[in-house]
Amino acid sequence: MPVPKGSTLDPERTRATIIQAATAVLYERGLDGIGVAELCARIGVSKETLYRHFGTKDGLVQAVLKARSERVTHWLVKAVSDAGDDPRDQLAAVFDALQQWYDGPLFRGCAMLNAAAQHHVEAVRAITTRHLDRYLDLLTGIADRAGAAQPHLLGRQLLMLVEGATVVAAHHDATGAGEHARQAALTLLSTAAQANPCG
Amino acid sequence: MPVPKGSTLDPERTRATIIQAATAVLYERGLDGIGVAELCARIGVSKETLYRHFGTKDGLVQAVLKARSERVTHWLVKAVSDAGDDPRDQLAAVFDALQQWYDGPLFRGCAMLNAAAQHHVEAVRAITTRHLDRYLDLLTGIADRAGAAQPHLLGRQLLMLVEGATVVAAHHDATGAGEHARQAALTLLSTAAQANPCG
DNA sequence: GCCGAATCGAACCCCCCGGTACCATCTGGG
DNA sequence: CCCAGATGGTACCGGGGGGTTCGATTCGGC
Repeated sequence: MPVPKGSTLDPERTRATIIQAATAVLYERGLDGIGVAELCARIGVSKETLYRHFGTKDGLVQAVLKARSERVTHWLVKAVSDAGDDPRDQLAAVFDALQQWYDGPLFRGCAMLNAAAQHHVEAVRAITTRHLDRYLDLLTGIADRAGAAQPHLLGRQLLMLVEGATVVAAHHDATGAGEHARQAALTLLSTAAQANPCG
Repeated sequence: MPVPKGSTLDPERTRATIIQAATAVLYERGLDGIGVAELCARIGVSKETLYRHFGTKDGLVQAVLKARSERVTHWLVKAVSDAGDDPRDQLAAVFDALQQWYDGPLFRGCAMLNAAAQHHVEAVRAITTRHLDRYLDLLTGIADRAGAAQPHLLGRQLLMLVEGATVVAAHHDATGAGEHARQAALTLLSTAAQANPCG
């Protein structure tokens, strides 16, 4: 029975639904860990619909990754802005948010990094790079407001802590990874702020 | 022409050759980015030989990853032991070695992480976890010798910096990633040593 | 009410995947 | 010198991959 009787015929909503459902499945199984047929069955959509919206499996993957990158970034930005005006509190909020993520049952590492790790398509790697750019902007902003001597340097070091904590949590042990990284980040922040002659 | 005329019939050497050649190809192309047929052609070995030695593509992958993990670990351990007795010099040596790696034309991130990112086989993920364990041992040892108040905590934070630097170098910008991480690591080391009442 | 757009379901396409089987050929130890 | 074992080469297999097509059906705007 094509087009279920009670369904709403709305391409944009369909597209959004596909992205949302595909995000979860592709994250859990891996980009190459599930075929388009099974993917469609899980999502509850026909292959023709999927290909009409995204053209290619790779097109779907890119749409999924872009959406996820934006969602995650906004989530972190909100955590920062909810933490008040103190840059130290803002930085701590980042790692607290990350720890929440690590502790979830569905945590499987950073989806963008996972994708870039094995999916050798330039467009996918570009999405990952842009994702890291966004993180870097956020962290550099905190470093700047904290009066760090070299905010760009500190921002980069904080980015390494964020990504390192995520990697360790995903592939080694998630217990306290966020807290431990947070402590290290605050130490770096203090040191960089103290060293600033203009602070 | 089976068995080329001048060849040496030595199973162990054949196995080692396959692992060595496959390591490079699988790292460059990704585990799922190349089929067994093309892989064999690149390595210069027949499928039957490969399957006799490793049973499965996955068996080959695991053998490759184990060998690589051990090689890389020994390489880092040597860099540390070549750096003298000062823990600070030893820690700096780790990140200098990493920067050398990042600057190479073949750098594509940590092979073990790449594998675990999308290859959802328990055995592969176990190899990655063990790999991180080895790194952690190395770094915790340095933290301990440096008189850190909590060497296990500092070791873990250093591990995050190592992995974070590798991720950033692979997917964002390799320029100076090792140096920046090294500076952060030395800051953490100093702070942890100063904080130790028994230091 | 009608017609185009959206969707489903299923069949179909070609290709390549991992893995097996067979045989000719060469090596190496006895 | 001879035989077991290692290897190359090739053909083959079943399965599943991504992607296309088509007809039936329903929705939505006009």
